[in-house]
Amino acid sequence: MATIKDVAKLAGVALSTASYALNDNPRISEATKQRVLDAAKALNYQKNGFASDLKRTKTNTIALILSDLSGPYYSDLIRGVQDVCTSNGYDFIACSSIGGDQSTAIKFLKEKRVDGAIILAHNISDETCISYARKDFPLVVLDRKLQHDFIYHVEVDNVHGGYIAANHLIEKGHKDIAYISGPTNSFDNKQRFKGYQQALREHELVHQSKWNFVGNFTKEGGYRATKLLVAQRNLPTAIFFANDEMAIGGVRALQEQKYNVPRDISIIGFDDIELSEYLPPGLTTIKQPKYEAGALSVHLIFQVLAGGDVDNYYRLSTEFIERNSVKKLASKNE
Amino acid sequence: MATIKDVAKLAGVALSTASYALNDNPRISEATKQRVLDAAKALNYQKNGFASDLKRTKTNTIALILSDLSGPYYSDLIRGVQDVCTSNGYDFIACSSIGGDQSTAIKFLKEKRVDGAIILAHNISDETCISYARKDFPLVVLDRKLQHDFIYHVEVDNVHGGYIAANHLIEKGHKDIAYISGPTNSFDNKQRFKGYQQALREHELVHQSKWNFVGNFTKEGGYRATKLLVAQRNLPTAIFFANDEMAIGGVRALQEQKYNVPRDISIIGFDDIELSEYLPPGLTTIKQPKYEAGALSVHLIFQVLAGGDVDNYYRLSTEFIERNSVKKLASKNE
DNA sequence: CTGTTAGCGCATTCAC
DNA sequence: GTGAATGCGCTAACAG
Repeated sequence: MATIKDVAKLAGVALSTASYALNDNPRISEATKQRVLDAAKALNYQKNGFASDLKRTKTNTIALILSDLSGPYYSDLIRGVQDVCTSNGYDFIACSSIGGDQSTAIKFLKEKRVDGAIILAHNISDETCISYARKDFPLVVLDRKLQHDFIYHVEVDNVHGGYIAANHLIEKGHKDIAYISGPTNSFDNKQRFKGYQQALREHELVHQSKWNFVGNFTKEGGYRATKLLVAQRNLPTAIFFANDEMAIGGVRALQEQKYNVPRDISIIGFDDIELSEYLPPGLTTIKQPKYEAGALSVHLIFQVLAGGDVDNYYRLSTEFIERNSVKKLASKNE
Repeated sequence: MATIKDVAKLAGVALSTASYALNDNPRISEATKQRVLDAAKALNYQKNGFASDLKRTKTNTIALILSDLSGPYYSDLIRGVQDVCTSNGYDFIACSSIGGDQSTAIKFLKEKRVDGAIILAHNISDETCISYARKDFPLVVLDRKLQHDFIYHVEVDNVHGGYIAANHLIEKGHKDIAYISGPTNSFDNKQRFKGYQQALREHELVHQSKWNFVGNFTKEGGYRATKLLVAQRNLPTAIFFANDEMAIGGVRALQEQKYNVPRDISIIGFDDIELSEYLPPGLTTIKQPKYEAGALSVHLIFQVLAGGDVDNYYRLSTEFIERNSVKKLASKNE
């Protein structure tokens, strides 16, 4: 592997001249620059990124840390992050936090291999986040609330989203509404549940614990939870799945028992993943501004890096997406 | 940010002693090692990854380069790569190649910021791959065929997969089989189509071009292609979607026209993405060994890096997954 | 405009 | 065991 030294030698210039030429510094004449470039090409020279980063003590890249790189949910988030990074000339990498505090993701955090990071990974502890955030290393968290000067929060209004969802069901005449929840320790899940309860309370409905199952935010979990729900007979008229993935599993369970959605039972989801539109009969859901969340997060990092004074806390609003999975109940016996 | 120098000073030892202690070199006594470790903790010392990599001229990380980080298809592949990396003490990052040859992914390749890479990204040119592969920088490609000593190939047997799919349909009595294709320049798509044609030929069936639509491997594309197919009346009895994502869109299009799968029309997909099981009525499909492909890829990289002599070419076989989207045609008028 | 030089932070000889 | 010294490849100040 050729180094800049070789290039300089071949071009017959000083090492620094080669460096300047390669970095497009105006102090170098066109002629010599060209000579250096030619030499570089001839030697198939590629700069060593580490050496360069080491010297400049900045990496020009942002990391997005996800607990699982492959969830459908992340698609838009990634795009948002990526777009803003790219348009600011920054690079972007995604790291999985599988392995928790031992993972590659953490290595990147603690060894400062990136200039800033966005975290949406339940298996990374709060302490870890707190211990690595610094002035020149801002962190944006999407899934928790932390007290730290250089940790920034971007969250979507999950409480309100949960409220809208439950409220919609109620307005359609539903009174018996089950809640299939995400992991009980999930911040997002708690918020959605809070909104759900609030809507119920406002309509003087009570949440029955027999209609509360944990589905862990996965298809499989949603499937199992729904099966349990069905098994205990005495079905509710509607189910609120705390995310769309669980709703997908739920629809399958329902279908296996020959229940038709929405004829026999109404369902509503949360997230509006790409697939919800395609899930028969079209899943009514609450849309999260995922792209915006990603874009805003990077934006904040850049501002902090640029020395700007930025707020630590942002909340994005959700949007109601009506499709065909909720039926209006005819008789509202009030 | 504390450096190793600070740690040495606080511990009252030489810089090298601190380095040895931190790296667990046996020449250091337990006592001094402990002192160094304490100092490091006290200063919240974290080594600078770049400096370390620079010195050791290896990064201990493997990159997976994907054209889109978020497809459902990639989930298993990522797990495969990740598992093998982790169990070999390597780190792993995923890069998107959005931006093609200007992307972050390419930066990592050319600046040698990783020790090896796995590529599944149609928007990276063959030339790029060829120009960066070297003995100490092996590349594994999953989506093309290249002639280079240090480029390794892992492919799944798409031809056979296509053959199995079409054959299954034929055995169930279908003779009029549409093919919804991926991007026409896709290597995988071509292979699948070849298998499909082969099965048809063996049964003396002819592929009718009016039943061939391009769906570009996306849900949306599958939806549109299927709509076109339906619009031209005179429906085939079965559709072979060149991947599951398109089948998802297809089911939606069919459903909108009140066609029931499989009662009115049979469909079969390709890939066996996680969702296929959940897509009513359960999508019959061809499973790709994605996890295995990822695992094998990393494995190869490690072998090359270790100086082993490895073959350049591997082919993994596909598996037929029967669910409920194909109906047996009663009358086989032969 | 060009060349010399001093590190970036760390790992690693090689004497002691 | 320890510590001084060297250099990984590059950038950027500084002096010419």
